[in-house]
Amino acid sequence: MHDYLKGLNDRQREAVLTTEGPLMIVAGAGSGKTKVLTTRIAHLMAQGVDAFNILALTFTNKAAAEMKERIGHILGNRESRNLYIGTFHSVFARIMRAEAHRIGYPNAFTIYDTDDAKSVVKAVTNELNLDVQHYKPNAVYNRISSAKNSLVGPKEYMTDYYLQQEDMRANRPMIGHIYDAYSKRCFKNGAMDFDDLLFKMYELLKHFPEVLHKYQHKFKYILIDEYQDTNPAQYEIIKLLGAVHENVCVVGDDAQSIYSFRGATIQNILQFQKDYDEVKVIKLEQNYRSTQNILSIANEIIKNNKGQIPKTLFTENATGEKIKLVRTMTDNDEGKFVADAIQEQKLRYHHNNKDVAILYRTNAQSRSFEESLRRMNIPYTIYGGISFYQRKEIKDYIAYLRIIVNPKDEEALKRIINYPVRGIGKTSVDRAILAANENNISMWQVLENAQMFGFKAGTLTAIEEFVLMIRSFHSMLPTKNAYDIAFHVGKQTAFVKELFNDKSTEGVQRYENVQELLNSIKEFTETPMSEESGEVGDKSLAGYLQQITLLTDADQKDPDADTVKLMTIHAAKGLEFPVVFVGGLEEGLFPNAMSINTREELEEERRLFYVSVTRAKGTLYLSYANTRYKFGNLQQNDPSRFIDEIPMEFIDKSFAGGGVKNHSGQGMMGSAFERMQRGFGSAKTEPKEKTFVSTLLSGNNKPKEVAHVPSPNFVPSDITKLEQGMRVEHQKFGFGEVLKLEGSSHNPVATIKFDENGEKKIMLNYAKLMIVT
DNA sequence: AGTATCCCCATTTTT
DNA sequence: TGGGGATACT
Repeated sequence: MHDYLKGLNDRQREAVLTTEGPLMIVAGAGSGKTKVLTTRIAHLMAQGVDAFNILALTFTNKAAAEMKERIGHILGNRESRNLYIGTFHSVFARIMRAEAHRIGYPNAFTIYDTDDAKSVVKAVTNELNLDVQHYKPNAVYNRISSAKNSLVGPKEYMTDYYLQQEDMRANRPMIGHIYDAYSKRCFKNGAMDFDDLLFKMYELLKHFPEVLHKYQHKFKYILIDEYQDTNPAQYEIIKLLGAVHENVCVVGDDAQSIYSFRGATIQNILQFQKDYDEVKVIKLEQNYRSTQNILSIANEIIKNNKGQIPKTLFTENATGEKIKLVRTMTDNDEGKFVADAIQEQKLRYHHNNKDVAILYRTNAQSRSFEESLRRMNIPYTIYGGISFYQRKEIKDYIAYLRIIVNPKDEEALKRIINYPVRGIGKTSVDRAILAANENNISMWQVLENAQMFGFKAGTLTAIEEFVLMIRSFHSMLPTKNAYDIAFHVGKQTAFVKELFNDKSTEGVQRYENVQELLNSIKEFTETPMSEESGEVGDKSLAGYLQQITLLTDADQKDPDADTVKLMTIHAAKGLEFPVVFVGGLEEGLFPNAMSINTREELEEERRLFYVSVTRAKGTLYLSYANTRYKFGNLQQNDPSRFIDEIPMEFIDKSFAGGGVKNHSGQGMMGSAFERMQRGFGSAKTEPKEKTFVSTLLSGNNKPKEVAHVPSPNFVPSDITKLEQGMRVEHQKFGFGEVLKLEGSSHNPVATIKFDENGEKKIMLNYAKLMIVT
């Protein structure tokens, strides 16, 4: 027997050894799913299957990287880097880079992130003369996104009775038209959004038999992780790819399906068994992660859902401690309590920061936890903030790189055409866009032929200079790698210099971010990559751009750093921690008020609760607050109904607040409850502190403007006569002295020190000043 | 062209 | 409450 099979239980081993034919592994939480997947791939390779013939699809880059690493470890060689392991999106993007021309896209197509996509939605909504207040880009985009995830194109959308009815009822009958215009615009821009990477992949396989044939035969073995979270588009693609060999192995857990709002459907599990003959189903029911108590609670919770795949998770682990249920007066108290408890876990049980996770339903809840952790000097990392690549300065820089690779990328072009200021203002940009739409050419083509479109002479010169600059960058593409080009762009354009000259704290930070970006590009070009299909590691700028859009902020954080991890429950899926806090177990928050209207929604919330509980290995705290600030006003919340689904016997009653099961909110001032109140701060002390902080931050430290009544004889002077050192009167700011004169002749700016209002920069074209002396 | 200000609006989000 | 976007003002 191979060494790698030794650490497996019977079921796991069976899953690994079943290499041929369709296989569905129902893997309960903590049942060693990743171990089975990685061992199975390693086994395939040990049996002589070529790594080039194996495709493994995951949902996160992290999961993909981990799998790759573990397989390499099992095999002890470098073969694993020839595997096609990655997220659905990154693998399809890679294939698209070779095939996109077939569906009319440039092979160096741009990938639009959600911000880009929404911006395009907004632009086309405006162009259709629809009100963006009514057709909210966010909502419209989400609707388009679900359509694509169900493989519904614009034409089908507009003729689909049910969808049209829905839109009519919402009084948004034009969404189909926006969708159509959006798709056309993306195509014109040579850009695909995240959903297109699936949608277009499907179209490619569907309409180009030779392409389908090629990949069907390439991928003899296909493995899908987190199968319960796949959407119809992903399902159909897998079905097409796997149709020849039918060696499709899917791994999932219906109890952990928490992404239906993104189009995922558990139907795929049922459909899988219908679409393939003789699907072998293996259930992994032994949990290796959690204590018996935690597992029992999880089982009790999920019991309340109807229609689960029957399975009973069990463990040979110790019984473990009971869980701790804590009620606090306010959300801030909850934060304090958690920070205190973490301190206790560290001191008394010698846990490290990284052993602890704080999980919550919504990102907004992180604030109270952050504040208390900071106050106690407990280092933490928040997951789910904006990604490095979403920062303005980074997006600006990347927009330059994007326009070099794909000049049709209008979103990128709009971003940088006048940044830094080069005299191509809003009016000119609008004119260019209009001309592009009217002539059905790209905005870039308009700029290239600017003399034909009636720009003013000055603008024309500016545009010509800009076009020349981008062209000169573009000419570097065939010979230079990503770093060389990026570095050159940074040197040649003034905006990096501008950032460098900004010595404010944020300015310095922005400059450092740009440096970091360049470093990461350098790292990209210097790290050897997989040599898939004989391709040499792609160090081109296009290759770089393709991968960064698909990175998330979780990919940029070091999971091993010794910090407490704060994240939403969604983000915590697949992770485990010795100590887990789940906060905000309140009606309206968890289950969330937006998701209690149907049984399906409520059951998904419950699965979310199931996921949070099963993240814990040994210690689990659940907390909820009586009152919590929401959008600035205080809200009363009842304890979550999910708390009632936990049998009393698993709850630590000796613990503060633990015995509280009377959730009426009244008549429960038992001793434990009082002790808790005293220990973790009560509503009495909190508002005081809050007031203090808010006065410190708001208004008072801002210099107040002192009103000035202009002199009766106030007459604006000729600003060209202004000189340094003159005393002047300003209509609003009063009297002051001119410290400095700068700016160009057509836009002069004066720095004036006002007696009452401090230093201000005044644009002389607009402000009215009277020279006093 | 840049900024200040006002007003509006808020689940979850692997990519 | 607070962040973003449109608008108004300089």
